[in-house]
Amino acid sequence: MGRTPCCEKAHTNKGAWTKEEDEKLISHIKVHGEGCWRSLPKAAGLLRCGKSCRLRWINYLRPDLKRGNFSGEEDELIIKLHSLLGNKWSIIASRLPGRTDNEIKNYWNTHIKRKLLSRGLDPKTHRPLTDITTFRAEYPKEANDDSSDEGNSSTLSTEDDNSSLINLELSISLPEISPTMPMNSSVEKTSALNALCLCYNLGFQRSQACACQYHL
DNA sequence: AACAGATACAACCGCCTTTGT
DNA sequence: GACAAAGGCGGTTGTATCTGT
Repeated sequence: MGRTPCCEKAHTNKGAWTKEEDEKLISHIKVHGEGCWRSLPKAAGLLRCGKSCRLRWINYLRPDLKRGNFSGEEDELIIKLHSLLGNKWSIIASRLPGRTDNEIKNYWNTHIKRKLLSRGLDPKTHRPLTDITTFRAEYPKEANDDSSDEGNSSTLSTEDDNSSLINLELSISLPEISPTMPMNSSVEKTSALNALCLCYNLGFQRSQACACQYHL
């Protein structure tokens, strides 16, 4: 026995949503609220999977969505948050009102990745792309786009590139502070918390992004 | 005008987490 | 505590549109 599927696949529509389906979903949620996604399609008269309805509502139909181009500030905020959080799109989205995780994820993959590469930064680590071997392996397309030395691969030869010999792996360890360690002042306490918890740094409340014990 | 390749983004899939019993 | 159901998330895919030749 496995888990039951979220819907009867044989009797559900897939693919792009029609205007009629959108209208049914919107009017149903306006009257009944979001409630139970599993039972919503039937109640709303939709031949869709509950998950599909949820996604359509959250990513496209919600009235508080901003839509339109991302501003420069939003760009920079996404980059900053991604450098701290990685691919935690939902947490990043929670810091950008009117934007969805899916929207940010798509925007990242289509725009920001390229923007960082053009700045010579690795979109995964946000560190300078000094190791051309890694760069070529991870981003073959972008690496080949460099037409300035087309047909002259010797200039970028990795044979004599000593950087590959350097271990760039970084390890992170907690500072020598224990939550039970006595703190003499509130300043000491705050700086210790800053060092210990990234979520605290970002201004999240306990349980919003993490459940560590360090939040005041 | 026609075609191919690139790009953007909506939607799906599968897995993990949370919640209720 | 164990289990199932539902929700939520991130990765990936499909397809419409744009751009260059």
